[in-house]
Amino acid sequence: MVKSKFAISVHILSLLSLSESEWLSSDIIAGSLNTNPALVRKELAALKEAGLVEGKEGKNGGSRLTKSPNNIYLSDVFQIVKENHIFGFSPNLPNPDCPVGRDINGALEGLFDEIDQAVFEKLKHTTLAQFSAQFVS
Amino acid sequence: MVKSKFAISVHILSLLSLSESEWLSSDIIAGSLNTNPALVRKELAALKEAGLVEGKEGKNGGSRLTKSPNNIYLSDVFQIVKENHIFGFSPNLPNPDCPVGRDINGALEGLFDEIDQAVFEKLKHTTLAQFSAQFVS
DNA sequence: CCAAACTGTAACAATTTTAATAACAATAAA
DNA sequence: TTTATTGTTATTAAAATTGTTACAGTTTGG
Repeated sequence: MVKSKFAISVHILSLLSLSESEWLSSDIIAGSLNTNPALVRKELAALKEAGLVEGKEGKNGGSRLTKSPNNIYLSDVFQIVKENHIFGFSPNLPNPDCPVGRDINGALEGLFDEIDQAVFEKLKHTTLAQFSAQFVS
Repeated sequence: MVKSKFAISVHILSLLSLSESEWLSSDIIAGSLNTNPALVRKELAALKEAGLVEGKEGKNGGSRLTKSPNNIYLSDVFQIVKENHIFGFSPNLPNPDCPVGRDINGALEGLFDEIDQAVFEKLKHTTLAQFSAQFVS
């Protein structure tokens, strides 16, 4: 996973969650994240592909949630931004003539699956609504 | 955390675990990892600082475990290689004039602590001895 | 005592990954 | 029919990671 994608996606979703059915432009979102609108649109593309967000083109267009933040779990976000295991393998192929080198990646694969699963379960306990409630004073 | 450090450290520790009180040179270890001895020594430095491994300089020197692999947990390794949260923050400082931007990093900090903790607990269930037992045929 | 085999460490180069920027066709609203 | 906006691609810039080289210091064995 690209480490900061989770943070960026949760930030975007929190804004959408609090804007209640209004179309938010990538420009406004980028202003809150202090980054570039094109980058925001790239992140939004993943959220749209996963069906959490819908977009509207043209003037006064933007993005909004497709469902209640009560029905969106942070584990959903994790699943969307997760491309690989949380932990990474060594960049080089280990030596196949060594008993450890031969099997280490297989052994790690199993362990990494369990770690990913533990994180998933943890995030399953929090909804987007619960998370974004922290931002209303 | 630098993603692959965990994998590399576990690989090194598995080799040390199986070599039973023999001094293993960084050259041998690098051969199994298929990487550079200096890089291995850098990883070893962290494991030594943490007290899991001891080094012997000079001819016929090398590294070995300071205690039984039955008393080393994968969570120990995690703690050593973990420099930051598993998940990262957005690279830019969010906009402090936005309710979400103002508090998002604080909110994520709490969440990220919980995630790290969940991974730690998971890894606490496995010893180095259990893990490296997979490599003896 | 000397040569050889190591560690430990620092500095630097190369590579890879990530983020930022720019550009533009397509679309919809006013 | 002008303006604001998405969606998308390409490109550049920046940052992070990994690899390499070098060498002083240490220990062993002849």
